[in-house]
Amino acid sequence: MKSEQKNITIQHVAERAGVSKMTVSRVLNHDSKVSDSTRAKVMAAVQDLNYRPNISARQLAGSKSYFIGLLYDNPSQGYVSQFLLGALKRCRASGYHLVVDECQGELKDKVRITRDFVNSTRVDGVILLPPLCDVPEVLETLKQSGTPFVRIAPDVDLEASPYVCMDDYQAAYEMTNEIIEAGHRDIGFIIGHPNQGASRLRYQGFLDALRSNRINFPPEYIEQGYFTYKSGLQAATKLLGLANRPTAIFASNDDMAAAVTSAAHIHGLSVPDDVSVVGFDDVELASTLWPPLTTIRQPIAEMAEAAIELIRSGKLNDERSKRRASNRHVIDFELIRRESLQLKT
Amino acid sequence: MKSEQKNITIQHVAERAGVSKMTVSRVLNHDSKVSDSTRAKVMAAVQDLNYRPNISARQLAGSKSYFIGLLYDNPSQGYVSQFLLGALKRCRASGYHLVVDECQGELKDKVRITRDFVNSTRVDGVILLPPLCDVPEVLETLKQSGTPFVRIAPDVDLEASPYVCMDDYQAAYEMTNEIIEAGHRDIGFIIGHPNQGASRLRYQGFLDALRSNRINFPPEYIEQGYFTYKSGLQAATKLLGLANRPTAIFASNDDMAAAVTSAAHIHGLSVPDDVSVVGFDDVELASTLWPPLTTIRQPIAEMAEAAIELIRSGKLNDERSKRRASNRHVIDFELIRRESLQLKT
DNA sequence: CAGGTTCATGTTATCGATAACAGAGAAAAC
DNA sequence: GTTTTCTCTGTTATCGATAACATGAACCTG
Repeated sequence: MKSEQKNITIQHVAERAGVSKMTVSRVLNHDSKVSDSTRAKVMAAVQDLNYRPNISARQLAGSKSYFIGLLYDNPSQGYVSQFLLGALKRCRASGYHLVVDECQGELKDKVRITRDFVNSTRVDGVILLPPLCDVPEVLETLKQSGTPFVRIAPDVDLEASPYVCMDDYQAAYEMTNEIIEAGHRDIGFIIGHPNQGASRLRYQGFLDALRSNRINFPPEYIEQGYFTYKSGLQAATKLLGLANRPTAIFASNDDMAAAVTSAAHIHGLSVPDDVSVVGFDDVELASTLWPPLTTIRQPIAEMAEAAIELIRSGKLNDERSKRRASNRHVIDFELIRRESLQLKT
Repeated sequence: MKSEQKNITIQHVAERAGVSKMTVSRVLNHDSKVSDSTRAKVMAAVQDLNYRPNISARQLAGSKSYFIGLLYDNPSQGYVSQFLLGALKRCRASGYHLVVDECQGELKDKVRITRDFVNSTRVDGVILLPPLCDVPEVLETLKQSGTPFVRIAPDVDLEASPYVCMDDYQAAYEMTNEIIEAGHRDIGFIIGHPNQGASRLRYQGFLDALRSNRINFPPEYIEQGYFTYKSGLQAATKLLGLANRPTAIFASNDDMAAAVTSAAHIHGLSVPDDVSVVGFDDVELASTLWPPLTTIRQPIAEMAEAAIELIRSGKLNDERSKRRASNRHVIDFELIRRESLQLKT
């Protein structure tokens, strides 16, 4: 019904190469020792027939499914896209495919969706994006199912599974140094959402950079935000309304930094001439706005690649290497220099 | 290795219900006539054992794979996320799963990735997002493979497959009317990328709305853009620099509308007090910026649902219903009223 | 009431791969 | 020179479901 040409199976390849199906299977799996000459014959036959193994048959017969699951609830829109970019690149290179699902809703919905997902797809492993990766019940469900999983930038319960992340503390530290090196001494800071660990780390990095440069600052230079544009607008309005207003403002994410830029316009201030602004994350908005934001690029695609590689390598199944290796895999960030931060004249 | 508990198969369900495997299979597939009493027994057994059919076995034995493919090259970041939202919702409701891949690169890479994708995943159908859905070679590859496919907002070769879209012309027409009803008579327009059909349709909708309201306008009110922020900035600078500058500007997408807002600030003009701005698409940016943009919401999630439904229903396989039904499925847009458009005083 | 229909269910073969074991031949060991 | 070992390849059973066909009971129908 579905396909015009008959599917080419491992049997056809075997006949053409003049060997048994099993030998073909071995070649395809880079498996044990096959002589170079037969390997060449088989590869030639595979090429000639343009053979692709049937994933379902593989999955049914073997232990691997060649599918990796990606689960998320509600990260920002760009996050998923960028993650897919890196993940798919690595999947394609290794014959895997990505099955995606989304766990919105109540806690019990998340658990149910997660359980049904692993039960019905039988993926080799699951990747959890934030903030889903911090829901203990979901982690527990996955553990019970026996499916290995990797978390991206988790916040809590770091022992629960391997995870991939970036160093928020160090990034904030370096960004603060960058601002200081541009000549600024009066630097405002907008903290992120108090429930997210990244907020603490970024704040701490900022504080420590100031301290190590022996810069003191009045308490009114610190404002609490919630990672939203709106909260950034309120915080920025306070900061820019100060008699001794800061000459640079470091917002804990780009949305709030964009809000700072808008607030500056409303106050009749120019960015970056009157006030410098920097953000964090390097979302699409950061390079779209004028002036484009100096910010920290989160290596989302690279984290994705690392996560795929962890699952693919099978290290998560193996108790021995599980204990040997560290759970933590840190990927380098990048400080992106754009026009929103300027040398203080 | 992977799973602690032995997998429960259709055999276990059959034994527990005291029937044959085949009967269980029939119940699961809402298939032919099974007596209500046995159906109840089977369903009870399924519940008790928390049984989920093994997708690979189903796929291998049967004609359906319960996987649907999603292919794209480079739509905007938000597009993919929003599409996934709708698609996954519908998939979950019907026991399907979504396998995602991305076709970046040269033409021959796109073709190769597409071919490998359908060969190795054996999905029941493929959804193509723009602009990938307008690559004739990819369409040809899919046709040859015999895999049914649906396109989202295609631009060319509309006979090639069923597709889901919105009415760009009508949306632009209504938006223009909205501007006129707000009292504006001097309306600037920024055209989108000349290679994309949506640009023509939106432009034509704008023109026809003006004509039907008997409004004339000087040629310098029309500027060519390319759907990018940068091109919007240039176009807006020209429009706002005119001696008889328009009191409202309709940009063919939100990125360019955002640029118009920035350009207005640079010219010392306030939005919407001095100049109204409207966009198209309702991307994330549109509600993040200040003032938030009046725009047209593209029903991306709804188009996704419709596309899944087309594949799931199997209408694409069946030659008879293929000929009977129209290829075109239009989903309603929505005009989103926000602060960037104001009554002309 | 014999013979055909229909309905509900069971039986057997099959999808396309891998696992586990078996075996043949060459190289190494005694 | 025989046994052992190792390398390579083939055979058979199996994964968990559905397709296609077979069967037996109930139900008409003339």
